[in-house]
Amino acid sequence: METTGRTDQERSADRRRRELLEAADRVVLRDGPGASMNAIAAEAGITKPILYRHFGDKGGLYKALAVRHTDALLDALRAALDAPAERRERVEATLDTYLAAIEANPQVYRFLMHPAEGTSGGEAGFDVGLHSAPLLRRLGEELAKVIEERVDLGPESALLARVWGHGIVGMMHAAGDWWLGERPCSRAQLVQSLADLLWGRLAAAGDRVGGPGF
Amino acid sequence: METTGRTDQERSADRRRRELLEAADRVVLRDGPGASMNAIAAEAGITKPILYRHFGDKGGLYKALAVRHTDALLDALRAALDAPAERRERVEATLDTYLAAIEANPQVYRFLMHPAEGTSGGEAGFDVGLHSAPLLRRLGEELAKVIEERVDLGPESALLARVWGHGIVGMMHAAGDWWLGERPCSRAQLVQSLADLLWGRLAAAGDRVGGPGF
DNA sequence: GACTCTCGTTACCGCAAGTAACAACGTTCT
DNA sequence: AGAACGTTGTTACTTGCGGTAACGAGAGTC
Repeated sequence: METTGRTDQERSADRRRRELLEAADRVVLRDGPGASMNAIAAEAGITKPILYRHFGDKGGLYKALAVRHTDALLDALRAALDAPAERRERVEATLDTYLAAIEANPQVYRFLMHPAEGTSGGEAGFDVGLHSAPLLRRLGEELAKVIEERVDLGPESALLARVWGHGIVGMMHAAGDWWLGERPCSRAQLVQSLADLLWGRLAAAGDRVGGPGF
Repeated sequence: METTGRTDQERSADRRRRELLEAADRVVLRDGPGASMNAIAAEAGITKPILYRHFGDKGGLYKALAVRHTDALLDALRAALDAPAERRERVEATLDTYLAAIEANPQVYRFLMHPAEGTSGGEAGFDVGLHSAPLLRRLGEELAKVIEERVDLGPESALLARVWGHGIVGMMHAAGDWWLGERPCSRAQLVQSLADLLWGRLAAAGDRVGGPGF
């Protein structure tokens, strides 16, 4: 079996691809997601058409970058999720892992979540991509106000209300987005499920047979 | 006092602005957020520079559009939030209002939340803006798997686990995003607050004095 | 009648995505 | 050896969009 022939090419192609991705990573993390293909090519020491041969179009390149980082984050989260501990501990470990990741590398996070913002320079380049944030932020703050006004949360109520406000809005948003795409159930059912979650059913539910549950 | 002089102009300018916004709305909802300024101008029956005189740049126009829709949605939500009822009922009403809104007008929703996707045509135009969704979706599905494996949720567990998976991920995401921007507390504190929320503290907390709480 | 101010136009610049056509080099087949 | 070929790279181009400058035409004002 001719192991070398095609394999060599594939290996070299893969290596090249990895090199290009790393260069792209550097540029994107430095210049923000608005980085031009020319800039990325220059950083990699080559010219545009090669990038296009490897990744098809700019979307392909960005997708490849996103997959890389997403995979890395997912691995870390799976580890936290699979650690041997009680449910609450796991939940906290997972939350902490996620938050630590975005805290440790905000650049990567911003690229994955808020593309088209421009990392350096003023807020000059508006462009699309940051309209969602304002809406969710406004909703979160609004809800925080209502919570703090109406629910007795003891000390630190101001902070807690804001955390919850943004958290609940995020929950609603993500679940709604997923639901809108897949339509896995009726609206009423979704509302019930989410309200149940908020009502502590996660804390109250028993473990499945065979070890500590999530 | 010369009431008419300047007021007339302002009124006509405002009316023009509203007309332009409505035209832009039509185009954006039809062609997706990738709609060009030329197309919007054409729909409004005029040419580009006028748009620029009114909105500064494309970001300004989009911002104006976003604010319009955001305000409308916020009003509806405030109404649900302020209705006289018990806390759980309010929560459900608010969730339902939000979901009904995005269900009734997915185009608007997609514009606000997932700009740069292209509404019609295949998934050809990748462009930036939809990298976040894959990550959050993957996280949500992953979490759903773990939940269903490990937590006993009774009947409909598959559906419930997915709703919760996406919901919890969304909560984590939104809270993390807000926290990363404002740094209102330590990471540990945020983790605690979110875990508390998930652990049913919202259900358990007492009302504040003076009426039914959120 | 000249002045100016707003609304509108055409024609342009710059820049980035994406592509076509071509040049050099190692492989392989005859 | 030498010809055909695929890979790797280039330069130079097209297309399209955001944004702007410069100009034109009415309507009110001194």
